[in-house]
Amino acid sequence: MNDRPTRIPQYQYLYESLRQQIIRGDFKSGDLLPSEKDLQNQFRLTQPTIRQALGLLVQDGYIRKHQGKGSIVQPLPIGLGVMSIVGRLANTANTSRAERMSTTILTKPRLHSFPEDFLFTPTEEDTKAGFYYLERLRAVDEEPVFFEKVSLPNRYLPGFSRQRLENRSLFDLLRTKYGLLVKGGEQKVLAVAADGDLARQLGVTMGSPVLRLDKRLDTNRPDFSFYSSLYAKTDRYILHGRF
Amino acid sequence: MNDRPTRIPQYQYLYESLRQQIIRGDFKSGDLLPSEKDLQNQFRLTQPTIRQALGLLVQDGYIRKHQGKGSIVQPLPIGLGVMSIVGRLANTANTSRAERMSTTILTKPRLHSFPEDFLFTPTEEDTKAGFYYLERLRAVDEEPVFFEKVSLPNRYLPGFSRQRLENRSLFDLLRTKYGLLVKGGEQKVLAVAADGDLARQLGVTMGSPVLRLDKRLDTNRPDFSFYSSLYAKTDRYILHGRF
DNA sequence: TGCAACAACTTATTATAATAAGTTTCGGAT
DNA sequence: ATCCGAAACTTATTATAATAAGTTGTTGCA
Repeated sequence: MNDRPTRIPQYQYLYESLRQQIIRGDFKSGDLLPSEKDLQNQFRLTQPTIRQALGLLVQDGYIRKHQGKGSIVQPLPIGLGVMSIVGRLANTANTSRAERMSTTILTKPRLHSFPEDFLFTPTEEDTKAGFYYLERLRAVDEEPVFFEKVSLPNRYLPGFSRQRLENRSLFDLLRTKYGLLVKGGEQKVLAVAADGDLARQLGVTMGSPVLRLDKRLDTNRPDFSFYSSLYAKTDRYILHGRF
Repeated sequence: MNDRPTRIPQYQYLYESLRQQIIRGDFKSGDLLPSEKDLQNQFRLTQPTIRQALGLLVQDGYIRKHQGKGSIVQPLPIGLGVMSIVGRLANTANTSRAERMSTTILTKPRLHSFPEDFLFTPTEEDTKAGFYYLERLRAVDEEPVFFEKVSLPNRYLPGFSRQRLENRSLFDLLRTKYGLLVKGGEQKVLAVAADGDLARQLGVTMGSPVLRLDKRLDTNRPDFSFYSSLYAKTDRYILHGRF
């Protein structure tokens, strides 16, 4: 019996709530989350609902569950998302926070047709409406690591080109401003040789191997998906994910 | 009230059952799976149990669910697993079956210490027990695509070195012979330049970009994880996954 | 002191039920 | 013939309940 709009499911609300508490540091790495029974009492929800939210946290790598023991908070990787960066060598000393990562917008969001070399094909409706296109360069400790091209369909996004994206997760913006939650998607991974432009952006020599990760990201709105093409320099930082 | 051992959960049994029917072709791409209500009656299970099994099928990319419509069977990618190969260009005409893919064992399973250049670190217990180590080369249409190194802890695997792995999924062997189900894991992805040995195995020139995917695969037995290091030539086939 | 059994916790699995919401179909009114 | 709307389907979400099984800590006995 909350006065929140009933449109967002309880388990998503709980997921976000716990997720924020982990990110803010209320729960630190190694902590035990409140038991499912405690969460039931605290949020007035039942066990399956609690479990669905905790299942999402497991899937995204925030916690790890152990039968008879509890839900253990995992260390936060640098950069939060489906795949994130992690230091290549030392698996230890990973307590570093996301503050070391900075984002630079190379091209402000502008309307554009769908890029030709993407590995996914958008729907006809999206193609007709056109896309917001932007390029971002992400760096860890001033060293460029990611070069990303993003295409978002020109629908449901009023005033998007006026949004500031510096040092802010695109996911968070879509969630907080437009109520769009990424619920899944499809990805294709390959290794390519850096061409001149890419080599300059990432600061590598031409022809050196670069990771390319293309994604289609599906949201809670069935007819809204957007696309990302990511180029990663993986000599010091590599892509990391759970499944 | 089945006479099956109650140790494997109903939702896993149902998942496997439906999965096999999809792989065998009983359900083809584009088909609608029986409705949740039909499955309830057929398997004498309740909706949440059905939904849990269908959720796994969605996660693994076998089906796609649409509210008010049903569960639609997706085209089978070549190679089944957490990440699979898919043709690089044509998204169409993907009705090809797994028969085009062949597997060659380069080194038979033998006991070995844990490889040094792996990106994961095994537990102390596993290190002491030693590992089965094997190398596989996977090809599509006679063209080598994957070169994979696998390390399995020398525990719970009696007679493993006598098993035949040609043209058979390692996952299937572990599941059917040893009751081990892969339930999740962790992966690290990077792009590397092919050295002499790798270039020869995959048939590429030295220094050309190759995808490297290291995985730790966790099973239903909490103390049993194994490790895979995969090198992929991604000029014609690329790695594909859902999330 | 050391250990085994037990109690009290935890998560895991499954069942049953009710309501909400999206999709398709079909019939009637225009 | 076309359009609109209700009915009949579908999946989505949440609630409640019971039992199983793993973990931890404690208690009491040897």
